[in-house]
Amino acid sequence: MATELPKAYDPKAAQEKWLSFWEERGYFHSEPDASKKPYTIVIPPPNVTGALHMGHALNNTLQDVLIRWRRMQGFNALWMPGTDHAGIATQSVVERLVFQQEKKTRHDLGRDALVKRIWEWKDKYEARILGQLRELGASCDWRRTRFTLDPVCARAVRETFFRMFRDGYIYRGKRLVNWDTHLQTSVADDETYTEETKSGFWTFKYPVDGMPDTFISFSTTRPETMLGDTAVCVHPSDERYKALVGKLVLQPHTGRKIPIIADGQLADPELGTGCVKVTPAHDPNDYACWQRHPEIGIINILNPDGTINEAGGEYKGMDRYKAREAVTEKMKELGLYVDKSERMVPMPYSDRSKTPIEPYLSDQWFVKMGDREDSKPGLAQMTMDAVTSGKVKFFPERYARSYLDWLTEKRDWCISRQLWWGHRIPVWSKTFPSNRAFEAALVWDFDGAHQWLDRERVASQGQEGSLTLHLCLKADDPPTIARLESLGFTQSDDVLDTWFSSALWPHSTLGWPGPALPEEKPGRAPANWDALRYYYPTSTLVTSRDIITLWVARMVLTGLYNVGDIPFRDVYIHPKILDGFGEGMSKTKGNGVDPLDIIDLYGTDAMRYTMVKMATENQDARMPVSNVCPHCGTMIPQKQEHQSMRTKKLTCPGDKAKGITCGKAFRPGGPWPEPDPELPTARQASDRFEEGRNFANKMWNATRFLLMNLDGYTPGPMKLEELPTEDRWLLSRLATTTRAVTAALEGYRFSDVARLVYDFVWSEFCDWYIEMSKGRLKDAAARPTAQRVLAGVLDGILRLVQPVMPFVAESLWQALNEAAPERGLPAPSKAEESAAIARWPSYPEGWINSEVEARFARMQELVRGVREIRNRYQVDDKTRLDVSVKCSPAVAADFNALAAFIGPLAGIANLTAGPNTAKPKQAGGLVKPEFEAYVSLVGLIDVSAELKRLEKQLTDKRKSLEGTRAKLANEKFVSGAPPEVVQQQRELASDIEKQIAALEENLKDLRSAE
RNA sequence: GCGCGUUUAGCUCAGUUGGCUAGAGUACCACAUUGACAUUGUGGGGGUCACUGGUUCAAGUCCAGUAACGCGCACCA
Repeated sequence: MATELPKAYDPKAAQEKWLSFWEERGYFHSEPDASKKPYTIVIPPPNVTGALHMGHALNNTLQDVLIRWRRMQGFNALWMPGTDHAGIATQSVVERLVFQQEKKTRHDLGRDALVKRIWEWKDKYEARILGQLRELGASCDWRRTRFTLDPVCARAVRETFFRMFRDGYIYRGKRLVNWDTHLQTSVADDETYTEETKSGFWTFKYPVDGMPDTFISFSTTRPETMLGDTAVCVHPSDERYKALVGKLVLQPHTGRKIPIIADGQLADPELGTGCVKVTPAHDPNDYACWQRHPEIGIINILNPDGTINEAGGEYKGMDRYKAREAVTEKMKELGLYVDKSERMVPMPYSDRSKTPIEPYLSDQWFVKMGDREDSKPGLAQMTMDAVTSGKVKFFPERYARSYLDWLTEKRDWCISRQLWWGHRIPVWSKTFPSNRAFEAALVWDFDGAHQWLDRERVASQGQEGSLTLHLCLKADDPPTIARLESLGFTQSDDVLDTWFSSALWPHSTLGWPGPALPEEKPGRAPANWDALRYYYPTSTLVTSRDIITLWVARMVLTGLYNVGDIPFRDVYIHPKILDGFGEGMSKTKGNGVDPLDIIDLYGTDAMRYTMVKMATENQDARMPVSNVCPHCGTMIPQKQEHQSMRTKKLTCPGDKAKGITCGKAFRPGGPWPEPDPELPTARQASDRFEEGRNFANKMWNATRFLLMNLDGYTPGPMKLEELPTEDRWLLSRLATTTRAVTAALEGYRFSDVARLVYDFVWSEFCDWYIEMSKGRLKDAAARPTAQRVLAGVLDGILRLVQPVMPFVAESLWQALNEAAPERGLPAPSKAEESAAIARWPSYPEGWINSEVEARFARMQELVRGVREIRNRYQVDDKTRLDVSVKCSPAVAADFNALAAFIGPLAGIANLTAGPNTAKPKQAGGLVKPEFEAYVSLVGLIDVSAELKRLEKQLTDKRKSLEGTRAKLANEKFVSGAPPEVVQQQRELASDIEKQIAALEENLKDLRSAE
């Protein structure tokens, strides 16, 4: 007896076993090799603090499918793994933790201590997320693992910043930023969310200067910003205010006199009073207005912590919300208060701290995106050209549009962040009180190869005329830094936007700017020119659509700018996974699903299969979830109120169908902060994964069947034309499937890959071929060929399946290697030692044989027809039926050749086929378009019930014939439609005619039997 | 408001350049059960292809419009 497999596939055992097997053999490590073509993917680096979520599972499964497939195709496949330091996300997590544990803020700890704490945190969580990726089966080259703060990356960041600074792309500017007063940092637009919040809506009036009893009124939701008003604004065409434009009004809190201006973009005469106050430093629209009317001035009234600064006069030091009340109170005292109402206003919040955002004017560093006066390229334009020229292709194509639309705006990129965790901005600055002092400083002798000077006028309030010298150092050179510091220069406290280092990811991780090597950890593969030259540009980027602008566009930008070439040729954008209610999964919503729960319950292969199946062209994938009762295992569908931890406790209703009455309580699955010792938490499941689990088991058992029937197996070559019909059919189907799968992978049609493989394995190989082989395996003459075909086709299946479900594929590959190490089609050869490195299959085009497929389909129709009758008349399996088929001699020959196999499949005792075959007396009918088959059912059926059924069928068929004939009688149709379509209709009509005739005969027979 | 998507069986989704009786998985119903597999097998029921109009011999598919949902971008004093 050959190798025995257990009855069911055990995913856990397989996962553990093959992960270490693959790694020990180093299959996933890649080195530059001029004799092979590279295929490279860089991972979208997950956040170090993150735990694996469904989005990662999808994203990384798809990358792994591509990498494993290309590796099998003989490419030198490199999948570069790594993690992102994710500035604000990570820092705020650690800050929060430190505060919880020690009640210390980051300012209590100090910069160095906090950064050290974050590094410790990072080491731990980086290991966790990378470990989880490994468990997914991700075939990354782990020896090349990078982190965006690694020396390799830091060097690239420094070099890029230096070059951009030198080339005049980086500049210092004032911008209104989203200010998080809690974290005291600016936040990107996409790091904020807007929530409808109940707010006061005040109306006040300002007295017009020099016009007693004349007032101009306006409304606001933020009265404290009146302290920073520098104008009031009306619409130029607004008749009510025309006379007032150009006059001054009194800002009562500060005593300043501010102008009434006309601006058609800011003021809307239809809204409110038609007049708005203008606070350029604290409102984005007002800021834009100030840019159009710079003469009105701009006054910042806030400190970084959200209190009022010295510009607020007597309100200085007050929290902004306290100031809101005080300012309002003052207006009441002065009789300038009109009224107040409540309304819901959209209020921006910081995603990290969950506190309201303040628009805040601050000094920031920017990358200039627009076109330039000199000969240097405009960065946005250059980045767009890469896509419009077709050098970078999007899959699906439509996403190129989001990319281009966003870049068209050419908005400058704010790259500074007021954080401590990240790449510190390599700029040292000093402010000089006068121009002369500044000029004097410029004559200092610095080595131009390592630094670059930039100068810029700073026009902050009260310091007009002062000048700041900014100096960028290409590398940290201690003597130079010491000298700068002794001269009073200080390094910027800010760090760079996380996306600045992620933008360099494809080339920094491969060794740009080479060739100098920073220190490497032992066991790490080097990043240098060799790697860069060989692997760059990478092949495919796999990511989600929400970072097309933030990340994809910027990688293209820096790739072109630094390396002079695009970072990747293809960008594949995958769908999003939504919850059962069509909403995106997020931590805040509490509707996420832990992939580890899924892996635990269904196995990694099952999860991967489902991820691949969900990756369709144009639709996000919904994933309804159930809670698995921790007591009895019953699945309870999750409702919306179970999410967001709104439901703290659920009672298991049990499962009536299975007779389980549980009634015990548990906590629904979700991102609970703490385990609850009293109440066990449910794991989450989704029946969408069952298909994958069942599929893995199906292949397991198909292999098991083969191994049980492999006694006496000998490898040997096969001649296609000598093989019986069912073999040729199977090989035709295998060749077709293999081609289709390869084409689907080439076009990033992942869902098709899963479907094609599934259908071939289950519906063709298992349902038909294996069933038919059972007879042949008992026949000494036919057995060797059947064994070879079974082994050869299974071999091909495992290769096709490997990229998607590597664990089960490897398990079965190894089992097959023991039993039949030499196998394959058309001629056997020694199989590779692992499915992970097996050659991707490709079969001769000549195997695809539509004639054989058609003949086989006819046979399947006969079998299905007989089964249908058997089911309808409740004929048990033990009763053998006699079937006679009236057909052409060729078809008859086919049926007779296959009779030995058809018999067992349909429970047929005698199958007779031929042109002159006599119809059995009193037969139940079965009609097929190309042949007439009669099943003898004498004594087996309820004749009167059957009569009724047939009569109804006859009526339906007559109607359908009428319709078809009408169509054929239509002159327009006959002349307008392609001939083959008309022919099809004719055939359909004659088929129906035949069917009607057969039905009539059946009825006659049955009536006589009655 | 602008742009992009989606709407097909109870649920989750396929459906190529218009062309045979619109498919799959799951759920449901019936039957089967020592033979690879109950994570199974066989068969069945279930669809006004969101709606309206148009083009065409022919529309789930193309065009126009409507509605609902989702996403992105702008805007909301």
